[in-house]
Amino acid sequence: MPDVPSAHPITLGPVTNDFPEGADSKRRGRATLKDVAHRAGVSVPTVSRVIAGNYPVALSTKRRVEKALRELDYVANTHARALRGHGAGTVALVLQDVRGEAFAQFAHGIEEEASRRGRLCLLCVSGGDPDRELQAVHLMRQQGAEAVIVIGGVVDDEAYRRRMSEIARSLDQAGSRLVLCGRPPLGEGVPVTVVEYDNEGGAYAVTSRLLAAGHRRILLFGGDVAHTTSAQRFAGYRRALTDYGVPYEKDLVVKAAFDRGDAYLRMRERLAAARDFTSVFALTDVVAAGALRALTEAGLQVPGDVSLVGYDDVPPATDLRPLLTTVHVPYEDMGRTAVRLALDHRGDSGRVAGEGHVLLGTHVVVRDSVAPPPPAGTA
Amino acid sequence: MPDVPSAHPITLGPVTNDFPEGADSKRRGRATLKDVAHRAGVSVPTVSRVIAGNYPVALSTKRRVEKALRELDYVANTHARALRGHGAGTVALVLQDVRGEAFAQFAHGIEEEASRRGRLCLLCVSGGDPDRELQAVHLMRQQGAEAVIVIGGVVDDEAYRRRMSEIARSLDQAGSRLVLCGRPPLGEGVPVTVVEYDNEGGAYAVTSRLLAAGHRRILLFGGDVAHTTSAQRFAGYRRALTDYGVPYEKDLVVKAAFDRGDAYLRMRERLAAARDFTSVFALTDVVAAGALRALTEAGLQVPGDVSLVGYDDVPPATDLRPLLTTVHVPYEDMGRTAVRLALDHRGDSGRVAGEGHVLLGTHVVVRDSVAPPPPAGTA
DNA sequence: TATGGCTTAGTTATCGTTTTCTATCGCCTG
DNA sequence: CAGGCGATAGAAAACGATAACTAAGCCATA
Repeated sequence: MPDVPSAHPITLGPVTNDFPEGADSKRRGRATLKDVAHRAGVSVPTVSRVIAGNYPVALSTKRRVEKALRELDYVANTHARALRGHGAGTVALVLQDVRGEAFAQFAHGIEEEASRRGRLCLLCVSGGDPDRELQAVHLMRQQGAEAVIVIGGVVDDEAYRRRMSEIARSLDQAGSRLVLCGRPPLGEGVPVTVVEYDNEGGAYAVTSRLLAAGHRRILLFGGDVAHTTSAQRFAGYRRALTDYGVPYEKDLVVKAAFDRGDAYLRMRERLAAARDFTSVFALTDVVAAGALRALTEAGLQVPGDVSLVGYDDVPPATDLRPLLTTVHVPYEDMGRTAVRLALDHRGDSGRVAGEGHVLLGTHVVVRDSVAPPPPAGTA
Repeated sequence: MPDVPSAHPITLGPVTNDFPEGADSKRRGRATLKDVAHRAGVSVPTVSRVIAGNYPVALSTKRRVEKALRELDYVANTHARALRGHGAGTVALVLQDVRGEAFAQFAHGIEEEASRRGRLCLLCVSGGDPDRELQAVHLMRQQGAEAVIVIGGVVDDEAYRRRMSEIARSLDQAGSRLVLCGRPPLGEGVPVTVVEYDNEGGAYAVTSRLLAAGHRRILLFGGDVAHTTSAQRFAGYRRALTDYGVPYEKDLVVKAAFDRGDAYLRMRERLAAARDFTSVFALTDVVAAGALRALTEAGLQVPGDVSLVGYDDVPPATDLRPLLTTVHVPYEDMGRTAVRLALDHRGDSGRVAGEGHVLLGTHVVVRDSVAPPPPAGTA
């Protein structure tokens, strides 16, 4: 019987055995290839082949299988698939906090590029804790992620480098790839892809802009130099100072967490202590928002009395009045680039650090928060 | 030889065969249990038992295995594990856009609760496209996610309900759970968990506040009533109007996308057409930000000339001047709740819609953007 | 009419892990 | 001293899917 149209699910003589696991409408768990094969009266690989479409199957058989597939609402099991060959097709993503605008942009870029390439995204939040970050990467490794992308700065000590390098090698050996995004490389010979932005350059550029406007006392506000992101911005600030022949003053550096609340508080404290600056370089836009509030509440005009610049160029920066002059960072681009590099180069383990090292440009976005310092010295 | 301390990786007579796949330092791919077992001179299950720790293993054996584990940098294969029993321990997350503050808060709550329970998060972005959303859910189903959480409103038509209901049933049958977050249920008998917030109530409350301040011409600004989130807020607005005996006017409803740019443009258009309102109910804080900019640029004082309220109470709302009166929505809580409900109730398929339906409260956050309408009628 | 090739399907092995199920040893108890 | 039990370890099966073989028809060609 080569081509029975099968009005009923085909029934082959006494071999029928149509209810091996009961009326299968009440099956617990999802239908497997076996269930489908059984219902269609074919073998398991045949069903697999109908699905994959990479092998000739008679039209009548194909139709029968497709019917069974539909009736049983078959859904493939990714794990079994991943086990048998090609990885799981996932890209992992480790960041501090999804709620940060910059991180969200990163994540968006990554997700976009990943899904464009048919990959799924695994998300892990570290809360900025290095241990949790390492743990997260370990989890991702278990998942067989094709790439593990770690986003954002870090407190860069010896222990971190050692452990992350180990992980990089382990990932590399497993055919996966560690990508550091917005974070410096780990050193020679460590198999890592690095996607950075010109952080120091951006900081240099905004600081220069303040200096060019005539400011000499620029408060560096926010962050903590132990953190790579802050450190690089700090470096740009210092270099600009040097180039303008302005001496660096330790008292003009004020720490603050990267959130509105803490920034507001710290700026208020600083203002209470001394008003000995004519401008503020806030290390992020969010910090700038908090600072702006404190400045305004203290009766200072921005930019009339005090100029203010930020960093990141996140959308809410356009809510501030005056509109904030800031540094644009191509976060989404970086995310996309990270995925692209990781997926394209994956596997050719001949690579070492340096080959997969990209540096994206930043630029100052000039808006309304910078003016020349007030004539006398409002301090 | 019961207890050899094994200075060297144990060597058993002629059976040694220590290099079956070459000097294994150069193995491609990750080390498997087999590799470890081989190196430790034990069987595969023994290694598995050492790792799981759920079966007695002689101390000397255990030590030997642990050494091999370390030396080979063994990492378990989640897929194999997931295949052989318990699921993969993942929770899936489908949302429109990570960059939205509200979504990000959702995601944060979900990630937090999920990782607290030892689950990993799968992230999918739909871009607000129903087809991509369905497709995403399908992918998650393949992954065997323990819960699939879909976040945010939707254009609620017949096709959507039918297809989502199917998916809900399919997920349920597979021992998983569909959770609708910030989105209405699908109807009787559909196995879905729903976590909503009192959207209509919040809208009623803010609108009432404007009415109580004396406003009679309130512009409902942003969104599109086809979308459930907008529709509910619109309903609250109308109910408040009714309760205050204020007639509803179609001309006071203006559509706008949920982003600053479009909101700014639409408000500018509306102001150019007619200034026939004394207050604005922006459907989200971001829309309020765009509206505020247009209002200010048009020379209107907020709240002196026009009062403004928002919805969502996201952090950047505190950047606006005046500080925005808005409605607080417990997004993070909702995320946590979604995970909790899905994971706790999972499996007892006796449930139907209704049991897993939670409604979280909202409340107005009073700040500085509402005042009585100007005496004459600045319109 | 034999031979070979094409088409189609089924068999078998495999991925890495966990879970039975067996088997061996030593020792205790009656 | 035999029966049995606790401790330990290996062997075998299973999870679901796929790829590599193998086999059975059938047609065409020599």
